[in-house]
Amino acid sequence: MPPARNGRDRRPRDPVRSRDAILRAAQRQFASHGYERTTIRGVAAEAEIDPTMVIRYYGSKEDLFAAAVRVDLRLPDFSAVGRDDLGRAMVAHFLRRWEGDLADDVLQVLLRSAATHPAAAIRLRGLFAEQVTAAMAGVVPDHAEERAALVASQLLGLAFGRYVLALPGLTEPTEKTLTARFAGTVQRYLTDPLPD
Amino acid sequence: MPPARNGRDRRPRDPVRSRDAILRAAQRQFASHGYERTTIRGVAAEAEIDPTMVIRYYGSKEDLFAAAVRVDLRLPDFSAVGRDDLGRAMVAHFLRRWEGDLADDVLQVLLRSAATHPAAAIRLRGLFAEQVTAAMAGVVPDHAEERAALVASQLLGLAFGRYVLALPGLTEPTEKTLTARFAGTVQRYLTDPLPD
DNA sequence: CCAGCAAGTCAACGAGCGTTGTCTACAGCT
DNA sequence: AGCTGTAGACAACGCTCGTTGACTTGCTGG
Repeated sequence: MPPARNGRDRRPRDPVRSRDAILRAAQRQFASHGYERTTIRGVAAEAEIDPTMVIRYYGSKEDLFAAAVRVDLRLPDFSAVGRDDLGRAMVAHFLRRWEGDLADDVLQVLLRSAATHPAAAIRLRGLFAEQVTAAMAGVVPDHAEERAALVASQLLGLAFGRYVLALPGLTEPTEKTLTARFAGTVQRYLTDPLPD
Repeated sequence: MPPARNGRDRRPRDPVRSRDAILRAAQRQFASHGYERTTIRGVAAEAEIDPTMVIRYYGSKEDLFAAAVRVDLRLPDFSAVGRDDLGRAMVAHFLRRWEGDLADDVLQVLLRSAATHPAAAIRLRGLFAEQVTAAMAGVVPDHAEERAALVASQLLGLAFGRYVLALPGLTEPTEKTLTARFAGTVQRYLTDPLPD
């Protein structure tokens, strides 16, 4: 709790703290409620600031969303990984990024709102095109783009089932078990011949 | 179209038609906009009816949503399928149900709104528990529930990537190609030993 | 033929939303 | 000290939403 304010005096000036608090609150709320159910007023309340300041700093709700949704998957350089360990390495990184030491709210923001907010869907598509496909271009034998789509579909489904829907069969297993179960699939998508 | 007008440009009374038109319009709008961005007024406009009639017939927006989201996956009896063809059969049914002759808007409604609307998420969880897991109970060697979760994660990801996000790598392939690419994964989730 | 009830219409409510304009008070500068 | 730009506060606008209640219209059973 910040020092209590009585009626007449104001919060000490700290624009940096304010700007940061707004963004963090926005990420939390967008992550748990999605775009539409998140309100400027709600974000402002969580950041303990006046709603008008949110607009002042970020222009509009749409702009705030855009700022809250700047995602870096922080994909490592997979070219250092042995070809047979790619699947395991990718699943392990996925879990680190979602619930391990690289976790933050931003992935949830994007996944949750992509279902209903067109701008979020566009950004999520761009993220796959620029980060996922790019990360695979160097380490995969051929058809990198098609393989990236297959991997994306499996990990997207895992994320949606575990972190959004909370399907019991996907929330109960430990990270270790999940890695073991999905590494094989991802590995095959990456290095097996592609049927058509 | 109703059978030619009886008087002026006045719509003849037809409560059955109205009730049905409302539900169909609601499913279309929930499917493409999600719960929050769908408005009673918008549904009423598409159904060419007064907004108050929507409430009259369905009670509230929440109740209308509940009515619009009654999903039957129409899963066939997989016990007739040879054990080695289960994966292919399930992917094929999945595609028929999403974009083939068994398609409708309701799956999109549920998937799109589950990300932000708690009631939709609950219903979607129930659907997996009651229909998917149940359908597998008889035809799969062991650990039916865990296997069902693995299959669900892959197909959920495919649905989200192809029908919601429209990732190019998942929208471009034909149904035939998709079946070939995912059947193997599903098959392994169903019948291979489960690593842990 | 008419009473009664259901179908459909209309206007409006109260609440919540994003956003704007205006004012106050403080920090940094000269 | 005085000036100036800006962080912050407050009230309110304009809009859209779900929903309500009172009204009109037309079908149907007796």
